[in-house]
Amino acid sequence: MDQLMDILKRNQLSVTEGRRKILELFLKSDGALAHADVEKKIDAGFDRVTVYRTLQTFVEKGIIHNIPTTDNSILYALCKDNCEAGHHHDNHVHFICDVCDKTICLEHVAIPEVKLPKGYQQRQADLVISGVCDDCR
Amino acid sequence: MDQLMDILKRNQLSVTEGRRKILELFLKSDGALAHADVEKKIDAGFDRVTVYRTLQTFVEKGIIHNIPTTDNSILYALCKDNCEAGHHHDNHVHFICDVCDKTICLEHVAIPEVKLPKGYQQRQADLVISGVCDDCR
DNA sequence: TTATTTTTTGCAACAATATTGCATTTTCGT
DNA sequence: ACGAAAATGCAATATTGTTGCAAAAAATAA
Ligand SMILES: [Mn+2]
Ligand SMILES: [Mn+2]
Ligand SMILES: [Zn+2]
Ligand SMILES: [Zn+2]
Repeated sequence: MDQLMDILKRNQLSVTEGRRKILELFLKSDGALAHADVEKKIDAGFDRVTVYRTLQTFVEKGIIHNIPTTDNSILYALCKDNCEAGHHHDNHVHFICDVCDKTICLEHVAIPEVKLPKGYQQRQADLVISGVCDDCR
Repeated sequence: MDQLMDILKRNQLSVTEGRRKILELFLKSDGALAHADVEKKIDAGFDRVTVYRTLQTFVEKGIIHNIPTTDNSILYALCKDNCEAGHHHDNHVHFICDVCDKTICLEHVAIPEVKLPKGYQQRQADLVISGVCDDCR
C-alpha cells in the first residue's frame, strides 16, 4: 500500500481527495507550510474551510505539527517522529532562514534541557532559530 | 525624570498620551500582553490603529519584544535587556502557563547554545516553554 | 452490488484581526 | 507663539478564522 494511504488509514481517517492532496503536498515539500501556502500550492480548488479543517485534523492526529513564529502565521510540518493522536513529541529545533524564508525541521538537533526556576513545571518546549540556511550562504 | 519619559526620550519618540498610557501598561504588568489585551486594559479609548502603530514602533525601537506562540497571537513584553533600535538581544526563555495562561519572561534563564548542522548561521533564537507556572501548582 | 449510516465538504454568513490613505490634531524645536 | 514634523482618528479595505447546515462523498452493513 502506498505511503499516503497508509498514513491516513493508520490514523483512522477516511481518505478523501482533499486529505490526499494536502498530505501529498506535505510529503513532497521540504520546508514547513502556512495555511496560505497550502491553498496556493494546491491546484484543485478546495474551499478555505476544508483546508482549515484538514490541517486541524492532521494536527490532532499527530500527522503534522505546528511551529510558532513571531509574525502572525502558524506553520505546519510533517511529524517524522512517532507522534500519536493528541500527543506530539517532536523535540527538534526549527530553523527559519532570513533569506529564502524557508522554515526547516532540524530533525537531528534536539532541544536542550533548561533548568527552570523553582516551581515551574515543563510540558512542552519550542525552540525556533533564525538566521541563514545552508543553501543561502 | 520619571522612568516613562526617560524611555520615550531615550528612543527619540515624541511623547503622546497614547504612548505614555501603553508604555505605562507594560511597565506595571507582570506578564506579556497581546494586542487585544492592550486595547482592553487601557481605559482611554484609543483607536485600534493607534495601538497597532504604537506597538510596532515600540518593537522597532527595542522597547518591547515579541514572543512567538503556536496559536495565532503575537505577544509583547518589555525588553529588560539593553535592546537597541532595530536590534534586539533578549536572550531569555519565555514561559506560557497552561493554567492561568500568563506568559512570563524568565529573565534569568538564558537560552542554551545549540550546535547547528554545517552551514547554518544563527542570528536569533526563541525558546518558548509551556507548562504550569509557580503560582498555579 | 446496493442500501444505509457516518463523515466530509462547500456554501454562506459572520466575526476577528490587520493594513492603508488622508485630513485633522498634537507635539516639538525655534 | 509660530511653523514644521510627527502622530492620531476615521473610513474604507483586506486578510484571516469560525460556525451552522444542507448536499455530497466515503465507509459500513446487508
Ligand atoms: Mn518540525
Ligand atoms: Mn521576554
Ligand atoms: Zn535559506
Ligand atoms: Zn499559571
